[in-house]
Amino acid sequence: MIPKQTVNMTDVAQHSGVSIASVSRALRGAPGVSPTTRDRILSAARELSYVVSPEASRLSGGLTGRVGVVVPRVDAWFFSTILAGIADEFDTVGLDLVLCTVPDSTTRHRFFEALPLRRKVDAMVVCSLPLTAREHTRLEQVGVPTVFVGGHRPDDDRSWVGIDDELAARQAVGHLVRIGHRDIAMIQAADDADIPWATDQARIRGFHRQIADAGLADPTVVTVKWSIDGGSRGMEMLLSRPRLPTAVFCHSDEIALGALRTLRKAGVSVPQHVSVIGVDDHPSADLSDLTTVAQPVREQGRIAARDVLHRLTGESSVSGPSVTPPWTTLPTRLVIRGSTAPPR
Amino acid sequence: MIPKQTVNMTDVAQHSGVSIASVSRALRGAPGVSPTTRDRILSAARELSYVVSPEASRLSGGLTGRVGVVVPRVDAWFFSTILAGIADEFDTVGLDLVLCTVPDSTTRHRFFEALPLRRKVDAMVVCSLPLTAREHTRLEQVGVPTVFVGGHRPDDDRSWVGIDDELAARQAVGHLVRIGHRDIAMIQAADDADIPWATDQARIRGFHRQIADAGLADPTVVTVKWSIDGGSRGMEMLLSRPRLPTAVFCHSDEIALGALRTLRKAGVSVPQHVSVIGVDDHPSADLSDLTTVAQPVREQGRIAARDVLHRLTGESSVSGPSVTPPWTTLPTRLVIRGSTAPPR
DNA sequence: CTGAAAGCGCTTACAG
DNA sequence: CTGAAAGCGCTTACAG
Repeated sequence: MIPKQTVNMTDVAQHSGVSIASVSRALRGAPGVSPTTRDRILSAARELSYVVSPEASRLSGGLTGRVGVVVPRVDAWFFSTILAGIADEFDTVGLDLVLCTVPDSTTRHRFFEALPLRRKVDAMVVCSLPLTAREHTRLEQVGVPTVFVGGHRPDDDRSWVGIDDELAARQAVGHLVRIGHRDIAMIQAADDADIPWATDQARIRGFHRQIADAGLADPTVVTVKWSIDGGSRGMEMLLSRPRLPTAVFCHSDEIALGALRTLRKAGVSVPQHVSVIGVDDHPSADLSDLTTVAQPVREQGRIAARDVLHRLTGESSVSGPSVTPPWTTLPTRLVIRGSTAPPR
Repeated sequence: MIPKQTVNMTDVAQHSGVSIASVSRALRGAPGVSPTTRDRILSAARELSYVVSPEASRLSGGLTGRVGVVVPRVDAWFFSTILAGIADEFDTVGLDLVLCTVPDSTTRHRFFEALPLRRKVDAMVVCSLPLTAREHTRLEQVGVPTVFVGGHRPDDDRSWVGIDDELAARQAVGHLVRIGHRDIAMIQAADDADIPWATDQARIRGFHRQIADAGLADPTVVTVKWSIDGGSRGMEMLLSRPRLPTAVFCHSDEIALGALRTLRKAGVSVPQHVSVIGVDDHPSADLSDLTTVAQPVREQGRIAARDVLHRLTGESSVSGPSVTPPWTTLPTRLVIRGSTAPPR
């Protein structure tokens, strides 16, 4: 019942009395095999539990059946959820997901210079990373279709899926303004290495624009490192100032959760003394009763994966840019919970 | 400066004026190459940004440089943190991580019957999954070393790293007993398909044993699905009973967080009316001021990865079982926060 | 230490 | 429709 360790195409060919060329054609559904022969081959393959060797297939011009996914890190809700979305789609078609994490600038540099994915994957998905021109060039040298998720949207016809981060920030700040706040601060988050991530820039831009649109001036902004602890620190900075703003817009929910922790420890009640709002709709936002602007994360992963499949199996690329840019911008949505209320 | 699309071993050989055999040896660090020649080859390879074709390497008997990691899902803190730990180690040695998610029994069945990792990886890491004898057999047929993380510890000489889940439960319940609780309930979590996961069984066993050791009898246990919502539901079930216990031991922090949410909505104060304790030290536990028993998760991933490296590069397997079983049991640690207090 | 050659398991023109 | 054969890019005995 259990097949021997190594069944190859030759075995299948012998069992069905044809050449391996025909087996190869039949198994891939290629034309040039009579229905009878095809059936015979297919059942022989099934009987032997035959699995094509991806190595050999790839080596002779076929595909690897693997897609590289590049993320800054896995142990963060956003990225693991994107990954889950990608995995959802890949599982159904049998594509293998090769995970690449590039947590810091050293790793990132090494990654782009060594191009470890080269010849190893049929396509790539790159999440959120801010890329230099050089890095983009290197990426192109991998020579496979690439889909981007979040972060900076390419200007050319490369695929991208994400949200409008500036709009998300505006939605959050707009809500604070609408319920009466006039003194709104922001806790902004930044990369350790001061690399300008598109998301960060868009969110603070949205903050300033919405503040300006509301006729407010000179808002306080404190900048901290990404992470819950960064958020805590940010709120400590705000608390150390002469006057606490009536509302705080946080770069993201993780920042906001850290901010809430500091407030709880300091005995400042939310939303009575200060309103707090984030962005993302992290699972903990619900637990902490945090008002936020939700973005569909898993769906971004799914769409990116489908885009990859499309590029892999879809129509061959015609020269010239496509009629519509291959960008998908998913909607964000204000989720009002208990951490925001009109100022007293 | 920028290398052409396809640099192969022949190119490197030409650039360094040797045969591809020597290149192959030099690049793999195999013996039989003079230091001078090796250096020349290495710098030529670097200059050309050469990357070995894993396909060709594997096809001719070498390794793929890939390790399969099997997890139930990625979008859960525990598994994404394990993954991060594995990635930490793999990154430093250039191993590729092929991610396989088997969220439900259908996927799991398909995974073990199709053995999609076969001929694709040099080793495997399997996280937490409860495996049937059949599944273990199938896993062996992949024919590569396999390391297990969490869940059931194999009885033979296969590698395993994890914690003592029964002890963790005992630590949690022991704390409740120590501060004076006599009426302790448990919210237990279970698989959708009622598959007995080793972790779940060990935790409830630890609960019952610790309760018995304390001379208490007949504790209330409610069983819910894994997830924060399951935890909420579990606490609703406890609240609907005639009398609320003075303390609740939750299968894990996610269950506990859901339970806390229900209590907050119901207006039951913690720890004044009821104490709550979990297991894991999920990042949100700190945010929610939840007492818990911490386990080192990322470290489990790191150890599993190092174990894989060891099996891949280390001493060849001598016949017969090794002297000490290749098991690593990491310590767990009680973390007291604000969700537990003596009963009133 | 070094190289020529066989072979890994496929795919794909190229002939029949 | 079918098969013989070349070739993908490596590794590994086997000779020098």
